[in-house]
Amino acid sequence: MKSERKATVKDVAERAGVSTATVSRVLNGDARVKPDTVLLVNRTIEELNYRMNRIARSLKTSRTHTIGVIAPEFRNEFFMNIVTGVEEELKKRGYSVILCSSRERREEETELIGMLRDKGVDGIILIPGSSEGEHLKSARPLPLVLVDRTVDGFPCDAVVGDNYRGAFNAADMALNEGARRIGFIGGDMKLSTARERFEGYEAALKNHGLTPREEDILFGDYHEESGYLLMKELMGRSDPPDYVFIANYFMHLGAARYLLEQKSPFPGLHILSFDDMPLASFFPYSSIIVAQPMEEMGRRAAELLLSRIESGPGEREHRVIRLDTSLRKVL
Amino acid sequence: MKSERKATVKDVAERAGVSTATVSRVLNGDARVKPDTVLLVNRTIEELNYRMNRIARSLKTSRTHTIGVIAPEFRNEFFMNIVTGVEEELKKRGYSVILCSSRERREEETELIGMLRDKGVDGIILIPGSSEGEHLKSARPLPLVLVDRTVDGFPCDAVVGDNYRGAFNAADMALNEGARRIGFIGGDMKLSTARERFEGYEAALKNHGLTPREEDILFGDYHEESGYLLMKELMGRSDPPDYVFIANYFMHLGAARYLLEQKSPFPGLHILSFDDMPLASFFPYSSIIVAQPMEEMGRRAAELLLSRIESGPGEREHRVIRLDTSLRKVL
DNA sequence: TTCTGTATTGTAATCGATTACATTGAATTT
DNA sequence: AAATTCAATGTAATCGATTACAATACAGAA
Repeated sequence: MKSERKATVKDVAERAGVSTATVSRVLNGDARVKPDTVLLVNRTIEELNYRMNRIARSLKTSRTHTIGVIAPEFRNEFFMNIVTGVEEELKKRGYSVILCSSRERREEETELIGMLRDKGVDGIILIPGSSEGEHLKSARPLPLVLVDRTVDGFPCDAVVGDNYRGAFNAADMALNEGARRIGFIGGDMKLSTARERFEGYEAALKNHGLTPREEDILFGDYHEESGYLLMKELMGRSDPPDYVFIANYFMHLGAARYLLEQKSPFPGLHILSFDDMPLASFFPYSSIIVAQPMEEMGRRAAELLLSRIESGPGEREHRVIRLDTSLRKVL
Repeated sequence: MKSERKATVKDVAERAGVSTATVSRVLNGDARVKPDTVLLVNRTIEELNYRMNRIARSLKTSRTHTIGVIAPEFRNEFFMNIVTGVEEELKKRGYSVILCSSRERREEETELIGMLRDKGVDGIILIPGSSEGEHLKSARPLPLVLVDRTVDGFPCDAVVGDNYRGAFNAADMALNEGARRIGFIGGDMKLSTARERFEGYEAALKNHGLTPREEDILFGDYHEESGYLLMKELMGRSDPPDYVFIANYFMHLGAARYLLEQKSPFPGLHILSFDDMPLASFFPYSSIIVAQPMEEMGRRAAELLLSRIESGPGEREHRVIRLDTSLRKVL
């Protein structure tokens, strides 16, 4: 086996005795090629072990079949569940993923968008790290789809969970099963999801004729530590609520850590929380969990993006897909 | 602002009154260009808002500054910690990452390697999903670095944790603090890490004059469910060990789930386990945790790969970097 | 028989950079 | 002053595909 350089269309063309145009046509399944020729060319391709240089193709077609995906963090199961869905769907459709982490910083997002465009991605899927979107304009006119969160002042295709209804339903179920007071440990209210969840919770209470008590409501930032601290504050009081709604999974972990740390458990304490991850049902407290279809969010985002890419800039309306959540009762 | 098509070197050259060669030289920091000209060209680049077409460049240089990374699973914190390190280091050096999931399947790995090569990646970092490596030959002559696990019969650059010493040290510490019997819940012994951890455990016992008891040793497959089942089997017996060594984080989670499920706790039970993740220290049992430097493993893998890429096929020896682990005592 | 249409294939330009080699003019050497 | 060197730049080929347009052959139409 000689170590010849990689075969090109030209080599294939020569050996098969046809032109490069014909080889290219076969490669691209052009119907106008005589079936015999197709066979011949394909055989030659096999013989030479030819593999097309996709970079050359990209140069000519300005399509790379590569999508940029920006997530705030890779060490975050929630985001990675979404990314899993994205990759799965894209792979199925012949695309691959350049994955980048924004570290939740706006400047990084901007920079990454520039880098991705330079690399010629066909579109971008972004899980926003913050609530502002001004800087996302730099993606235009590349197709862009947001996932999980929307951003203010930047209308854009997006796939999100129905945070409002999810929160509403969870709180409603709790009240129906006899909750008397539901505390709330929320995320950063600058984020769309944090606001919507709070609003759902609030609405459910009102719906049951209750007014949320000011002092039962605490806001933090969606991170583990924040959940720990706020849970400590809430449960450290003399008269804590019987139910606590924790606005996301990581805060839930933090809160659970606080609870597990305590010498004596809190009897009759119930937890509500978002996102059904492996550990959400681990802790020895009865809980109601709002499950978002994370992978589906990813898949739908990929679908939406590809439909934009493959049908050109047809429809100009932005589409926001809001996926249903479901409840899971634990214990 | 007219919507002109994107500027090219040619446009810049014309406007600046120089040749494309000169523009290219400025772009690439070629020292032979007169400083005045550099200024002129750079100014023109700004004016035209020029951004180089990296695909064209790749075609000419056959370098994409893109690395393929293959992990068995995205929903796995351990792997994603490694990937975080990889991305961080690569980004710092001007590379980006095409991330793919092999779903732990060999055929997928093969297919992905082919796809990545077609896309022109400059090298591949792979977290092997299985212990066989025959199929990895298809990556040659692309630079390839394995992380976390090595594979049998395929010598290759790799970065791994020191599983043997990690396991040894943990068991040793346990024995020094008075462990009488240490059970072992291991992973699939076809994996290098599973074997090494078991050997370390075994050696520590022998070193203390103990012989591991056949019946205290169970093997599973590194997944949560497996940890649950084996823990159940082990602790369900009439005379369970006082310490249990659980071979990885996910089995640890499963085992912990079993323990938390029990009405009455097992007093005096101690856990040994691998990988220091957020939840490893959550559970109400005293534990010794072997912490692998996950992100550093990723960073080192990236470094090693880039050194191969950037220095050409100089050194022919494969290098296996074995990183130290550390112990963390909980409770 | 000549013309037109269709099916198939070929020729050559093109995508946007890089770079080997050629060229120019000025500085230095002799 | 002629020869040599060097710095700075330009010309044009090249990377490996795609594709507009041209060309060819052969069918059936007139």
